[in-house]
Amino acid sequence: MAQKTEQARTKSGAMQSRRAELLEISARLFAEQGVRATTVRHIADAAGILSGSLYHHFSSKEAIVDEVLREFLDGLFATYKEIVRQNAGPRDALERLVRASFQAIHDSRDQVAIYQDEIKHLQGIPRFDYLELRNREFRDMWIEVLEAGQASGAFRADLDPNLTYRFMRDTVWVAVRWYRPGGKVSQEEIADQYLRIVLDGLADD
Amino acid sequence: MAQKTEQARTKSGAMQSRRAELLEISARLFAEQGVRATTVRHIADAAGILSGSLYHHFSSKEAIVDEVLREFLDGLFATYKEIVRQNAGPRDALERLVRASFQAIHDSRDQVAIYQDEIKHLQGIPRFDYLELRNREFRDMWIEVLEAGQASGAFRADLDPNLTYRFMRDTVWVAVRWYRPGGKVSQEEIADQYLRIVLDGLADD
Amino acid sequence: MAQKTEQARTKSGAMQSRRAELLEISARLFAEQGVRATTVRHIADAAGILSGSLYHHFSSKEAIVDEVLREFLDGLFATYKEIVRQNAGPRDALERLVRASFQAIHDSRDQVAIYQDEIKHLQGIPRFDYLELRNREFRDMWIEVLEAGQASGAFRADLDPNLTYRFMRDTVWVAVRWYRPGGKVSQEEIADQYLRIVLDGLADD
Amino acid sequence: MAQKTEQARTKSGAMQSRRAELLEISARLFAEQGVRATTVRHIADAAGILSGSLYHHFSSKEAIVDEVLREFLDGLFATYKEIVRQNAGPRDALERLVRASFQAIHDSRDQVAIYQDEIKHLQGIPRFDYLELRNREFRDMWIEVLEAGQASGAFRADLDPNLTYRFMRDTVWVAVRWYRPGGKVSQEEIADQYLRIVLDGLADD
DNA sequence: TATGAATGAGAATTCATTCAT
DNA sequence: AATGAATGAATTCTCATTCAT
Repeated sequence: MAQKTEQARTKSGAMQSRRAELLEISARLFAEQGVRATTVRHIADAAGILSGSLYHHFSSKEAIVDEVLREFLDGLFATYKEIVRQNAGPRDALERLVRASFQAIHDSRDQVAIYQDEIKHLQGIPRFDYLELRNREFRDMWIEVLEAGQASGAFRADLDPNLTYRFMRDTVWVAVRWYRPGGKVSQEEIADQYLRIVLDGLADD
Repeated sequence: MAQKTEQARTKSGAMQSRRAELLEISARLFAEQGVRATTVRHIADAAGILSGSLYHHFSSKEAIVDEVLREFLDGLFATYKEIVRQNAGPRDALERLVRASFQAIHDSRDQVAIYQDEIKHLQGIPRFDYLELRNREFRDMWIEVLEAGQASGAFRADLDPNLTYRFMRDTVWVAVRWYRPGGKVSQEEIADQYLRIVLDGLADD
Repeated sequence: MAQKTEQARTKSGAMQSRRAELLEISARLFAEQGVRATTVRHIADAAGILSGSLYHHFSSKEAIVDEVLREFLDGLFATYKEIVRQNAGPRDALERLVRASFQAIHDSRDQVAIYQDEIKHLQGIPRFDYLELRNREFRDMWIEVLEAGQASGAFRADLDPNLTYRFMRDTVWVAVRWYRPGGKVSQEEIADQYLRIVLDGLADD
Repeated sequence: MAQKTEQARTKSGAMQSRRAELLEISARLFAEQGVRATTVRHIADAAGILSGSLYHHFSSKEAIVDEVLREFLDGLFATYKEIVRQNAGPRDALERLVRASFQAIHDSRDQVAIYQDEIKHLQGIPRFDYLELRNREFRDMWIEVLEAGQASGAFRADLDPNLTYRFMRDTVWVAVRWYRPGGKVSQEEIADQYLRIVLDGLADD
């Protein structure tokens, strides 16, 4: 969006914005129909060009997926890293990680959906090795927070941190399947309720 | 099951078992690689026949997916229905629904994985209308239990039942992505921890 | 039809009637959908058996077509031959050829339709060489009658017999496309009208 | 035709001519071997490209058949319409309809043959509904002429117009089966003889 | 940057036919 | 005579990619 203000200033600027536009279109289609089911012709049609012309911007369909995911994960990593760096205490940190994740679902629905739907099938392709790398980094940050919380007494000690991490991660990301921006429930409210359940439980005690 | 006794291994028994075998193979490949990425040749190769021969048993690839999912969902529906019918009180019912779901993940990993991965892309295909039907039935059962629990004071009243239902459903089913039968943590232990978090919360209070 | 009276007398009698039944079913399907579009499974389904079982009766699909056509053409040849043999004068002979043809359309609609639709694509297959043979025999008989009529002054002499033959032949046989037995117009009435048009034009008056 | 002038052989002209070329090749093969028996590979081979490349130009084999027939029928309709519009009297009109039809056989042999051979099997496919529509329009024009002729005394009144129409239509079109352009008998001579037979029979004399 | 024509590998599906039982 | 499972070749169609213009 931001780059559209300076859109046609220079040749490279124009190209940049065209790239960004094509990535956005691709991401939307990938999220809606799945990467495999989205043909380069779908993308080209949506962009108003012929499929062959896409190859002036990207070297392959895979490269488009790559760029979409890489950009998204780099941004998310920076966000998470900043939260952990601030070191605000385990409970606060956990809350912020959750809220940041729901924010990402809100801001980058397509990218989150693609990540969720495709990671299983992208694992093992060398080009996408960074997915597992990022995965590990994310996991380490969550577990760091969870273990710090168990050590400090903020979180119950009878839970396996690894299992709890998976629970948290899945709980949050899977919401992309039904969350609709602009719907009845805002992403902040969803985050609130999720945190209430996760931190305090369903049981009325 | 019944037809697997010696006496029943007659003509129709043999046919049944061949179909069942092919469905099992298909389910495994669909779960591993995705429906789209699994070609009928993959399935046929894994079954030791030629791809054309599959069409002696099933009318199309879609029909195989259909049969795999339909069988699974019918079984799950019966299980859920029985739990709700027993009317053991909201908290017990919720616990049993969760445990039954983890049991399904254990018993029918492939089917659950297929369901999770493909439902988004199967929605809207008339042949798979029953997916949404079952979805609604499942939701109604969960929400019935959750609302009964809020009414009886077993569950906190400050949570939106719909949101809570989604939370429960998603967190349970998404576990199929990483659960491995025969791994370090049994499905019963996972269910235990999940229930502890969900019912009592992460916070140490 | 006739053989159905003695249908199950002997084993070979039963087989004969089964063959006849299968030929009848095949002819109907071939006529309705075309030979190519009719699969052996269609035939088998219509006969209430499995497609493989057809091969106990016929060595191939082609053999079925062959038998259907050969039987029909042999019968028609005998009919034509008898008309020409009676030597009742050119105009009478022509009339009888036309009437016999409409009778054949009435009695053997399926066979006539198959012949009309498929002859073009069967020409050149050695097994069906007899089609061209019969064709030539039919043509020779018609032309014999036509030329006799021109010689005797019964028919106008300013028309090319070959062209006239084709005109007559086409005129008659193509009616199979729309003639429905039991419909408003009987095959005798159609023959009458056709003859009136054709003869009063052909006749030297 | 127009675009074949030098100036018009630009982009769209080239594309037009490529499409037209492929349609011509397809029509020839369809007419020779039947639509069903003509594979897209046959067409592609004859065009010197790979079969998949055909789909750059047409969305399916059916679409090719469609385009071939639609173009032909639209042209024929315009020709017939013009003849009827000129209102030259029934006998003249009939003569012109016959001559126009033989001209169509001469100019568009392949298309007429395809129409004759395939209409039976295309009826009922929604995409080809226009075939029946055109059929009705053609019939109405012929019958209009025939009835006007009976009313004016130009044609005998003792013949059923409907039956007579079928007679005319069938005898004319079926000639495509044996007419060879450049053969011994020109299409004008054939039309002459056909008209002599038909009219001197129809004429009220 | 874009077009338009083509490639080539592979997808699902069809179908006549075979054969052990 | 019939079944049921399979074959194997062919068919229509898809789609990422290339490349001359």
